[in-house]
Amino acid sequence: MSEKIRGGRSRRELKNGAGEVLRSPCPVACALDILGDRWTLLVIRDLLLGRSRFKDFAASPEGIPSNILSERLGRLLRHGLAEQVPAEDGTMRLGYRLTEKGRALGPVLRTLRDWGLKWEPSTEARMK
Amino acid sequence: MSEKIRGGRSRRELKNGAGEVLRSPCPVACALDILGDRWTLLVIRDLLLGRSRFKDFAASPEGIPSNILSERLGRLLRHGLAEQVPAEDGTMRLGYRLTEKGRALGPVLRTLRDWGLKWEPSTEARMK
DNA sequence: CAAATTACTTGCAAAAAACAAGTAAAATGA
DNA sequence: TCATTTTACTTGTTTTTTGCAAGTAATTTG
Repeated sequence: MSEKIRGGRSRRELKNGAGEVLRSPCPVACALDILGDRWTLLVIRDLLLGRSRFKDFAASPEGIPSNILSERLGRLLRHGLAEQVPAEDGTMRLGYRLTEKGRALGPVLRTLRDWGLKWEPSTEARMK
Repeated sequence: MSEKIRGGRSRRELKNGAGEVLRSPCPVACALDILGDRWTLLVIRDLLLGRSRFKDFAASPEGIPSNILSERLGRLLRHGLAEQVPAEDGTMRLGYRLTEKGRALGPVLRTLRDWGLKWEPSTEARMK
């Protein structure tokens, strides 16, 4: 249950909300264990824009591969950033929706967007 | 110089500041092309905390592998987020320092940190 | 000047991502 | 109603990235 680290001290092995081992107690490192890849924050961007269906995410201009999208949606569910809900169009299909924890990433997405707009040429925003 | 996309329309192939092809004109996608992995933002965190030497980044508790650190520092230089400067301790060694473009990621790191602190248990901040 | 430190590079195995194709359930249309 | 299409994935394969272990050359320290 405890692990030796350099010097002979021991520490409790830290876990995140999904029970995975953390690299460190740093909140940035912990956030990146969930969000740190080229696709996850784009799916969250789409969810913040009101998109909710697999096909909607797949239709975004970046062209996420379907197996990656599938894996990322599962990860968002596991970590409690999103949940599944019946689609609003009266069909039997399911959609995805951000939880409060997921919606709380709004400020992160907005600061990232603002940075991109200011510092990378030829980008343009569609998010408020 | 132009590329066919679905429907026969063509578009200019977009590039970022380092001349790499963009997945889309979205500023978030463009930012993630540079920052979207498990390590880059941790190096920027360390730079924002005032660390400047290879060994300082390598000593962070997350334990970044040295070849990954090397590659990421090169990427930060290529994209103009960091620059090399003589170390302040009078030795012949070089250190790294954020440029204005790199320092402009401060708000992104702070919102990420705040999200981690609020939503992931057992994390604690060392960044102001 | 010998030993240690620093800042990397190289080689390799494992994991993840990309690409292509397939599938089963649900929806649509004739 | 029943064949066709769409949706939401899964499976298999190739390519790329990651992580670890070691090595190395240029400093720096004792």
